[in-house]
Amino acid sequence: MLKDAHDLIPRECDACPIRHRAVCARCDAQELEQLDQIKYYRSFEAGRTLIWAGDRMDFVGSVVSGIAMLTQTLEDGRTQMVGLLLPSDFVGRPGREKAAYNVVAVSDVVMCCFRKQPFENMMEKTPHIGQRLLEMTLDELDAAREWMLLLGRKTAREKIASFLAILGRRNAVLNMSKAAGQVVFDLPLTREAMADYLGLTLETVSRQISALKRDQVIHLEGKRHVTVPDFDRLLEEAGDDSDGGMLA
Amino acid sequence: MLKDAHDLIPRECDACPIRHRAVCARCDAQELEQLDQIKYYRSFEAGRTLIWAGDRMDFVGSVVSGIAMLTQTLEDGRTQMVGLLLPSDFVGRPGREKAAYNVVAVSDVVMCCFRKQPFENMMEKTPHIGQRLLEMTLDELDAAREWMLLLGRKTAREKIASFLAILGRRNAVLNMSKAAGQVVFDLPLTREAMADYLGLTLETVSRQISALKRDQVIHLEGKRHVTVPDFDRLLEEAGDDSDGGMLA
DNA sequence: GCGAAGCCTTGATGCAGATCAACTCGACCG
DNA sequence: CGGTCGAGTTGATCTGCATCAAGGCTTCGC
Repeated sequence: MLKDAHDLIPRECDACPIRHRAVCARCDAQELEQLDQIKYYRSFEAGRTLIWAGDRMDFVGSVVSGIAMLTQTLEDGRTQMVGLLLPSDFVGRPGREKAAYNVVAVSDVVMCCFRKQPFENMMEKTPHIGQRLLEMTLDELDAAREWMLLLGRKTAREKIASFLAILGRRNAVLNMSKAAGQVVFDLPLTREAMADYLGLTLETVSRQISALKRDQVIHLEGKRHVTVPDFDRLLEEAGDDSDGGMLA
Repeated sequence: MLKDAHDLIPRECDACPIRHRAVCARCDAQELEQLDQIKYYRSFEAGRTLIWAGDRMDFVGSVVSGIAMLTQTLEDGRTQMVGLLLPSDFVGRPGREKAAYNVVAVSDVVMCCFRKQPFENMMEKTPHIGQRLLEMTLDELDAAREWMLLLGRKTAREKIASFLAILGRRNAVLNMSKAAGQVVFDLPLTREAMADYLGLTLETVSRQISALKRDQVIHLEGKRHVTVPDFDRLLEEAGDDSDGGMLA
C-alpha cells in the first residue's frame, strides 16, 4: 500500500511540494542546506497513529503529503479532534518534551522530520524559521477560534454546513473554482472523524448530511463526492456572520 | 471610577508588573528603550468594548492589569468567548489590518499599547520579540485546544468543574496554595460571561454551580467567592485525563 | 461466490440542556 | 426610604441531539 511512498518523497527541497508554505518557506539556500543535515522522511499508512499523547518527542516536522488529525480523549473514550493537518502544516512544538496530542494519519502521510534538538538550536540562530512558525501558529490560533465558535454555539446543521464550507473554500482556491459558484470536492474524512471534528455523533453527522442533500443544499455522488450548486446558500446555512468569510 | 487608573500605570518598564511575562520579557534595556518610544498606556472601564471585530487596528499591546475577553458572535446574537486575557497577555496580531474579534473589558483594564507599524518594523529587527510572541502564541494555541475538548465533548457539569479548576490552578500557583489541597478564589466573570466561555446558557451555569455546591464539591460565600475543599475531587468532576493536569 | 468487516444510513426512544418565566437579593439613586 | 436595575436562582416545559438498534452497501480474503 505504501510501496510507492518513496515516489512522493522529494529528492531535494527545490522539488518539494510544500517548499514555499512550510516552516522552511522563508529559508534561503544556505539555511535549507543546514536543515537538510538534520532532516529525514517518514511515511505512515492511513489509520496509523503517528504519535501518542504523552510520548517523548525527538522530532518536529512538516506534513509533506496526506492528511492527519490531532485528537484528545477523555478517559471514557470521548474524542475531540483539535487539529486537522494538511500538507505544509507543522507537527510538534519546539521546546516541548512530550507530545500533547495524538496524531493520527487520516490518509497515507509523508512527513519531513527534523531532529528536535538540532532544530531548536537552529531556530535560535535563524530568525527565518521562527518568523514563519509564528505566522503559521497565529493562523492556527485563528482557525482554532473559529472552531470554538462552531463547537460552542452552532447547531448540528450549521456545523455540517460550516465544515463543508471550509472544505469547499479550500478547494475553490486550489481548483480555480468551477463555473459560477459551483464547487466540487471529496470528503477527506469518515463520518466518525467528521463527528470528532464537530463535536457530534456519527449518526447525527449522517442525518444532517442527508438533510442538506434532501434540501438541495448539496448533491452527493457515492458517500464522499460533494457538489455544492450554490455556495452562498451553503454559507447561509453555516450561519456565519455574512461578511467575515473571505478575510484571508 | 477610573480616576486612579493612572496609579496603576507603571512609570517605567522596570516597575512594570508584567515586565517578565509579556511580549517584552526577553528584551534587554536597549530594546525596552526602543519600545518605550512607540508605546502609550490606555485605560478602559469594566464593560467597555475596547475593540470591535472588523475595526481597523492601529496598535497591538499587552494587558497590564485587569481582565478582558475575546468574543465572536453569529448574526442572531449567539456569542462565544474565544479568549480570556489576563495581565501580560497580548492583544492584536502583527501584520493584520483589521481586528478579528471583539475585545471586551471584564474588569477595569489598563493596556500598554504599541503603535502597530513601528512595532512590526521592530519585530523584523529584534528577534527577542518574535521569539517571545511565538512562545505565547503556542501557549494560547494549547489553551484553545483544551478549550475545544471542553466545548465539544464535556457535559455541563464537567464544563463548570473544568472552568473552576482552571481558575483554581491559576490561583494556587499565585497564592502558594493554602493548606493541603484547599483552594480559594473569586470568580472574575458573571454567570453570563461564564456561559459564553463554556458554550452554555447562564441558567445552566447557575444550576450546575448550585449542584456542585449541593454536592460539597465547592463552597460559596456570596455569589463569587469560591472555596474548593478537595481539589482532586474537583479535577475528577472535570473529567480530564487524570494525569494531564499539571504539565506546564 | 460467500462470509466478514468497515462504513454508512435510518428509525425509535430518552434525556441533557435550552427556553420561557417568575422571583430574590443587593446596589445605587433621587 | 421607595423604586429601579442588574445579577443570580429556581421551576416548568420543550426540543435537538445522543443513544440504542437494525439493516444496506462495498470491499476484501478465502
